[in-house]
Amino acid sequence: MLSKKTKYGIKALTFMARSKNEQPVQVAVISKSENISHKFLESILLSLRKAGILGAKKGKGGGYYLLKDPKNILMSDIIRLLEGPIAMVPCVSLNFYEKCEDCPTEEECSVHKLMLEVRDSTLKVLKNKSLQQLVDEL
Amino acid sequence: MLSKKTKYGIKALTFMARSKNEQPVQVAVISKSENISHKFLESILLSLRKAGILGAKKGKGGGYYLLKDPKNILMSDIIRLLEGPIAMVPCVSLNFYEKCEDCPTEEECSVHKLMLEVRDSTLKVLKNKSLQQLVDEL
DNA sequence: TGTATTCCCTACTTACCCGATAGGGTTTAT
DNA sequence: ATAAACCCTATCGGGTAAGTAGGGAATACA
Repeated sequence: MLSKKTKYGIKALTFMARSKNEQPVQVAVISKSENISHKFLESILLSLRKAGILGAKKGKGGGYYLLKDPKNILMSDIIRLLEGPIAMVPCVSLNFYEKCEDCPTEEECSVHKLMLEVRDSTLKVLKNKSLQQLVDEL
Repeated sequence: MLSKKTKYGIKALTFMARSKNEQPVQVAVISKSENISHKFLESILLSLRKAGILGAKKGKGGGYYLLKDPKNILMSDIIRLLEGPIAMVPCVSLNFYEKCEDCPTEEECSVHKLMLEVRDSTLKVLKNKSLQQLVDEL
């Protein structure tokens, strides 16, 4: 299940990509438009900034803005950042790998093989989907 | 993230499908072989029985057994049963649909569209994967 | 008929984490 | 100076996953 954090994050990014003013967008503006708790959204955008996706400007007229072209912001990266692993099981995760405690070897595990396929198919979708595409499809 | 419940359930089913003796398999046997808490596994197999996937026989020599041909047991069904929705967001779930509180309309939501694609690709894998296939691939 | 075996059922516990809130601090434009 | 905006840390309530506990009910077999 996708967390609200990730969901809100993507919605906020979409919002920012749409308002092509090159002007910073305030948290309050997004929060109202998208029905997201102001403080919660603030913490999400903050982590996107720390990750280098967003830039921020303080003071009056400040706000957040995209640091990269929406074409180059991939959903796989955003989700990994906000949600964590894309894989449904740590033992098939590319970026957050962890060995299972119960399985002696991964080759003998039916779940492992199954989840490997699921991960690949999910990744195929997310890697080929940029923020720009999300905007275009609206 | 896949719950242990689902993971254990699939592993147990795989175990049963492999031991083609047509004999009931005791919880204790699976639990030891697969390193799963006995009591926890018990509750999982119980729910698989209530769902009509497994049959059970009490008393000495009893245990659980598959009620259907492994070829006809689809992973999509098992996961829905043990895990719940396959979709990452309730608003794109086929079997567990729920409207989002924040979105006025789903057509305007970028997350909705994205997760629709993810769901479809995941479902494609899971619907085309039977328990028998899991066994064959080991 | 008695006993061991095995599944059946309910309740509880523990730990963790999501989502949100609180309360300021810091920087900037005017 | 002042108001606007982001920055940062701490905290909290509620829900849920994972496992534990304890016994009940049916069955095989001697």
